[in-house]
Parts: sequence; structure tokens; C-alpha cells
Amino acid sequence: MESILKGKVKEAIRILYNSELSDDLIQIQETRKDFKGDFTLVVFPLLRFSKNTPEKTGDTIGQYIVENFPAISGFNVIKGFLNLEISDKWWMDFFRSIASDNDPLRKCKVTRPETILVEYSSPNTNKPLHLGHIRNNLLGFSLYRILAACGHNVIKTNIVNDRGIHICKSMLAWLKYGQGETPEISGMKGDHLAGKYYVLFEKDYKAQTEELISGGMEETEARNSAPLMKEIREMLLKWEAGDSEVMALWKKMNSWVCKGFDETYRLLGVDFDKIYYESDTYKIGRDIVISALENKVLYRNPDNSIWADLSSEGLDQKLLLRSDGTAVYMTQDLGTAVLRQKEYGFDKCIYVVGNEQNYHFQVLKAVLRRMGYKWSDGLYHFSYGMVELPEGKMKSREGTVVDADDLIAEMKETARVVSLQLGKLSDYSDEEKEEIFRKIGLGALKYFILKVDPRKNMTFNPAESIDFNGNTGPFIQYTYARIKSVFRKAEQMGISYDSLIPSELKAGEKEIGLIKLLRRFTDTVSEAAAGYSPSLLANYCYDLAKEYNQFYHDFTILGDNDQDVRNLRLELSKVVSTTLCSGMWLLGIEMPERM
RNA sequence: GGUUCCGUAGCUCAGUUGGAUAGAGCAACAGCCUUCUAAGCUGUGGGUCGCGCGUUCGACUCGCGCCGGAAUCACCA
Repeated sequence: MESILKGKVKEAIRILYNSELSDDLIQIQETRKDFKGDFTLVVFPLLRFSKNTPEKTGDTIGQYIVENFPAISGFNVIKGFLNLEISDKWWMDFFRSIASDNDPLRKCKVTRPETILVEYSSPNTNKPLHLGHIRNNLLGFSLYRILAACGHNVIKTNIVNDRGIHICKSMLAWLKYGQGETPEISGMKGDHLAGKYYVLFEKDYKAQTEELISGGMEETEARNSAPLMKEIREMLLKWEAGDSEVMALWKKMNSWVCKGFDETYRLLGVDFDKIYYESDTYKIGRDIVISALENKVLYRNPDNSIWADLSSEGLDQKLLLRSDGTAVYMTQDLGTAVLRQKEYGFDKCIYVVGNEQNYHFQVLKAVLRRMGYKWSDGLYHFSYGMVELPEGKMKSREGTVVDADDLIAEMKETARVVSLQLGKLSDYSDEEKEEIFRKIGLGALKYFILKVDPRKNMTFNPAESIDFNGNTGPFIQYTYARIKSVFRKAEQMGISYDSLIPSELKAGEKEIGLIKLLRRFTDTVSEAAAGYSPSLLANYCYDLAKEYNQFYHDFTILGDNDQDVRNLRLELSKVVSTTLCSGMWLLGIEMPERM
């Protein structure tokens, strides 16, 4: 519609003022709520053609468009703004076209689909997932759904950071204090078990360094010479050398942890098409670095370490292989990227990783480009902000983290309490109820996270918990359940309906308002895909639900005696419900039929 | 110190090529269930859009300079 209007404005200027207009001077936007009209043309930029006041100019153009474009039924000019009113018939025709289409996402497809890898989650196998990972997983998964809905070929991938000194920490502590404890024996989830020993290690290590410091040692030296640090270095060396005992322990504990992760992913409703392990890819990275060194893209220090000099790009020197030949974080990511390009030939690779690693990804891209990989242009760091607690950042070492499994369980529990209080599900079986509590609890959590602009840091207050009223997931789910309820009632009453609504039917303001909002859905999906922004969709769903609830409150649907009106309201309700369902589906949020 | 990001109501957040009187929710207060689900709807109060200068017919939005906060600049990941 906007583009048609633009054409009409262009035509008007040509005929009225005999001037050719460039597109960027035509600003058409949706009319603000407090004014009458549907689309607004900003006339200020056109004054140079009309050589007249904003009011006169708007008036003249408005007149022309109304006379020459039947879809526009009227106009008004306020200060420099020409508000064009679209005829009810046009809106009704539009509504009929979407009402007969069952899939609101059909029109979102891009003309040139791409192959896009989305990497998210990237956990370390030494501790369980926390709220930060939840934000990561939800963003990554939603991004996948949105891009896939637009017709792209999207591959969900995960890179498991399963090697390195931090992994050895939980292993060493388990060896020392574990007494053969397993998830089976303790009944503890594997990732939580490993996390317990990781914390134990950190605690003892801290005690040791503090003791050395109080004995008069420098802090850095104390950290390096603490007995536990020595032991852990030995263990890492053994791991790198492939020592069979260490490898067996590593495999055993990692399998516990990964099993625990799988459970959390399942609860959260996210999954992956391909999982990479750092323990595999770091070797590829090492080979790449060495061959790049031979091609003189990198340089070697006297101590044998290998570096990239990125100072010409405003970055620093970056270490890629240690003097002892072992790999660092960057080495692994280089290897993973090259492997992925080889396996999938992606156009884009989106890394869903926290903003603390902005520098890392800048360097990663620069190094790959320097190495001659042209596809490195397609790497994109989807950088999201931290989730903070009211008292500041979460720190797993200090135990001030919000555990993912706990939070998910708490949300479901809250949903149960709220739901039972309202007591609307008394005729459901326990199993059915549990399923609804799950959907609502998770819906609240997911919406809470996804409605916020990903780039921004956000605060989570565990004491206040997550709301179920107002701008929340359950509010939108409730709107959906309400509509479903109307249809159950309609069936009981033997009321049938169809999308054959007469286009000359006079719809009310609220109904037209809903149709206008519905029209924005496909654009919102496209914008969310282009801008990698699930929050746009979350906010859209809220607006739509809010508008529908007002409509629902003000008008009766089944009670209206005019069959055409009832039909329209039922169809409108149906399209709102499918649109809400699609929008929330793109966020990874399920909708309950009742609540 | 360098680089990047953020600063909007008491709190949590919207506000996307610059556009009209800056919007929601929570919290507070006042109303609305004999009627399709009240997890809803309606109303009241609450703002120097961190501060200043500039560009513009027009700035929360763009530029520059301050102030405040975060992240990062490791032979950690």
C-alpha cells in the first residue's frame, strides 16, 4: 500500500507542479493514533515544488489523490501533515484476502534465500547452564525460526567448549574429593555434579592463594605457584598428550555434563542440527595457523609462539598458538569457521555470543580475511547484552548465578500457583494441567527475555520474579486461549462461520483497527529477520493482543444478531489467533488452548 | 588510558531511513464480572528523553564535547 501511495504522490506532483520527484523525498508513514486517517504524507519536503504553504500544498495533493485513487476515501491536513483515509471497502477486501489464507507466514518469503548458520549456546562443560545461557539460547532459537520463516536455509549449530584448563578443574576436584560419585549415585544432574566440583576447586584454589599471599607472596606469583595450579597444569599437559587415564575421566565427566545439557535444552524447547566440539576443531585451527605462517600472513616470535599483526586495522597483536604449540580460544574458532564453510558453504554465519566478546569476533573476522577467506565477510557477531542481577553481574565462581534448570522449574511452579488460584482448569486431568503450567511458565520466561532489545543489558530481579499480568507472555497466551474459548462456545451454540464476508459490510472502528494491525504482521516478520530482532515480534504480539482485548471487551461476538457482523467478528478473532500463534511460535513460545 | 556499547516515568522496558501532544507494563489510587475466560477492560497521578552545543522547517533519533555506567584491550575460555 505504501508503495502504491508513493506512486500516486509522485504522479500528483508531476501533474500538479510539473516536477519529477525522487523517492527519498516522499515520506509516508502510518498515521498516529490521535489523528484521523490511515497513512500520512509529510509535506514539508515537497514545499520546494509547490512554492506554497504546507497547508495549501497538503490540501492540493490530497484533493488530487482522492479524485484519482478510489482506495482513498478522504483526507485532512494538520500542520505539515497530509492524513489520507483509506476506504473501509479497501480494508475489508484486504481482510478477506488474509482470512482465506491459513498461513500468516506465507507472504514473508525473501526472493533470494541464503544458507545461514546460527551458532548459539556454546556452553563450557564444567558447569550447568544459567540465565545468561537462557537468553543466548532463546535468541538463537528465535532467530533461527524467524530466518527460516523468511525462506532461508538455516542450520542451528552449537560449539561445545569441552577442553582447556577450566574443564580440568572440575575433573581434578572430582578426583580429589569425589569418591566415585556419579549422577546415578547422587541423583544429581550430570552438569550440576560437574559444577559442584568446579566450585569446590575454585574455593580451595582461592584458599591456597590467599594463604600464600598472607605469607608475603605477590598475588600473581601466588596464583601461579599454588599447589592446585601446578596439579591442574600437569593434568592439562596429560590431556594434550592423550594420557589414557585423563582422557577416560574427561570422556566420562563430559558425557555426564552433555546429558545434563540435553535435558535443559529439551526443557527450554531448543535444539540443534549440528554440534561441534572444540576438542575436534582446535586441531583444524592449529593446521590453518601453521599454513598461514608458511604463507607469511602470520609471524613467529623468538619464543616460538605464533601471532597475527592486526595493527594496520586498528586492532592489536593477537596470539594464535602458544609457545608450546597448544591452542587458544581463537585457534579453535578459526578451525570451526573453516570447517563450517567447508561443510555447509554458508552465505552467513551468525554467532549468538555475548557482547563481552565483541573484540574477539572483530579479530576472528580480521584474521580470516587476512588469511584470504573471502567468505569471512559473511560472519556476523550477534552481540547481546548481559543479564544482570539487581546487585550486579552473575558470577559462577561465586555462586551468584540464576541456574537455568531451577528457574525453569520455578516458572512452572508459579504458573501452577496462579492457575490453581483462578481455578479454570478443574475439569482437566493432572497431565493436561501440567502441560498447561509448563507452557505458561515457559511462556512468561521466554517473553520476558525476548521482548527486550537484544543489544541491551537487562536486569532480572529474582525476588520480584516474572510477571504474569500486563506486557507478558501469559497475557498474549491468555488472549489466544480466550479466542479459542469463543470458538468452543460457538460450536456448542451451533454457530457456523466462513470467510465470505461481504466487502460492502460496514465495519466498526475497532474492527478496522484490528485489520490495520494484522496487516503489519508480515512486515514485522521481515523487519525482525532483516534486523535480527525477535523483540520486534514480541512487541507486535503484545500490541495485537492488547487491541484484541479491547475489542473483546467492547463488543459481543456471538451475541450479535446480524449474521454478517457475527461472521466478521468470528473471522477477525480467528485471524488474530492464528497471527498471535505464528508470532509467538517465531519466538519459540507455545500457546495453550485453555488457561 | 584506547576501543565498543548503554543512559527515556519510582521500577522493568517500547519508541528502526529525523516528523505531529514521547508510549506500555509493574507499583499506587479509583471504577467494571447475572452477559463469549477479570491472567482482562476503563480512568487518575507520575518525564528537563543524562548534560551542553551544533546541523535542520523539525532532534529521544544525526554530529561534536562533557557526565555517569558496562564490556573489552591475557601464552583464560
